Amino acid sequence: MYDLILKNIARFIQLTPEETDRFTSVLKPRTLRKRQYLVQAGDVFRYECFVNKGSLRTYHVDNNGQEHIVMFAFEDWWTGDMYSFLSGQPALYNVEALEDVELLLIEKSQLEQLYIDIPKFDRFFRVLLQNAYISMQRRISDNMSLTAEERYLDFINRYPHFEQRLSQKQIASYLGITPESLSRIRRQMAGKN
Amino acid sequence: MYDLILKNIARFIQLTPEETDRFTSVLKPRTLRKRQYLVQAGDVFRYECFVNKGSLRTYHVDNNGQEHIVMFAFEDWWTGDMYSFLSGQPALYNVEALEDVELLLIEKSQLEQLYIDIPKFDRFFRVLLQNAYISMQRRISDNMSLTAEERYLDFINRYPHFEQRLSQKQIASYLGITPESLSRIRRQMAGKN
DNA sequence: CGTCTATTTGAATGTACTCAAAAGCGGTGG
DNA sequence: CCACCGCTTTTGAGTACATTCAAATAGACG
Repeated sequence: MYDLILKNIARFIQLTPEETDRFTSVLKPRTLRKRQYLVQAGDVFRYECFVNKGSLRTYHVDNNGQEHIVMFAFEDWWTGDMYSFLSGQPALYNVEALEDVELLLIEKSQLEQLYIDIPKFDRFFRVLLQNAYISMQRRISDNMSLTAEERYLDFINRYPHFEQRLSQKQIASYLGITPESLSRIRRQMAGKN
Repeated sequence: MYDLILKNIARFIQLTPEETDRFTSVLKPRTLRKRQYLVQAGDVFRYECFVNKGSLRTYHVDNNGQEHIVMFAFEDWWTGDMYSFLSGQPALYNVEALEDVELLLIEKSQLEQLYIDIPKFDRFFRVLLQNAYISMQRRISDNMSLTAEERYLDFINRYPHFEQRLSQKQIASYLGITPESLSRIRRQMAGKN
């Protein structure tokens, strides 16, 4: 049950056996069925979540009722609502299971105590966030620099295995276009081959 | 010279006088004149940079030669090229002074030693990055959810003091639109009052 | 099987873009 | 100090890419 998360952490820090026990003791397993919500915008959500199995989407609903996917989370990724976690304010985003999901949750006050007891976890999350920062910066510049078709090509090249597990509607929403537009882009691309 | 950066750090961690000395000893002051580059895409850049005075823009040049501003940095903000800093690979972005600038730089190997000697700095940058994460997520969803006019309104409401220091061309580039479009949006808005 | 959702396709629309040119503004050097 | 040069901003005309709305088809799930 803890294999994947311990490997995830071992990428950046080494834990002693005692520290490993201490860490796993704060993890709360949780499962969600497809289409269940981990977070609904407006709720306070005080957990950081590691995805052990399955996939989720984090999305925002705009003033016109349109949904926009801000991020996906698959096995071996972390998710949640950072704003609500940090501020204690209502969450900005919805996080919904796209498949049946197994999660490991860390509650805020327990994570804060963990940071105090084992400062290596400050380091771990620092490094994790540095990598997230790079990805998000890239997402921002890609959204400004690339056409819809280029963004789609980039997506399927970078995440070929995930693409298969997502509907076109979800991918379109992540790319910032309508499902109709993505369908047309795919038709065009098929014609080119 | 170190007042602003020490206050910046004191937002999240407390340093002893010795730790403060240790920290300031790794800071390298650097000044740039308006239009000088801190980083050029393609260079390796191994510094994290605190802006003591002035402003900079981080931008990306796309395949058509168009520039897109990924972030601004003003007094009391941090900047650099996280990708190059972390990976040692050539920088993805250009960072250019928009005004005369005073910076405090921390070299990578010195920061790594600082993390080891004073783990509180792991914590400091973790918290800093959490806040950056929230901002960037918001930027991504705003870019997908809002019209150009709404993004402009949001920008001038959130950064009214910075707006005055930026040309419309820079703001347009940050908002992901052309200067012509921003000019038209402003004309429209003026008509509404 | 039947229902609900996703995908495709078409037609009309719209928002922002490109290209072009004029006007405005700021900085620099004579 | 003024004149000039270059860059920014404005404005117009035409265009392109993606959208909306609508409807048909395909596919998934109970």
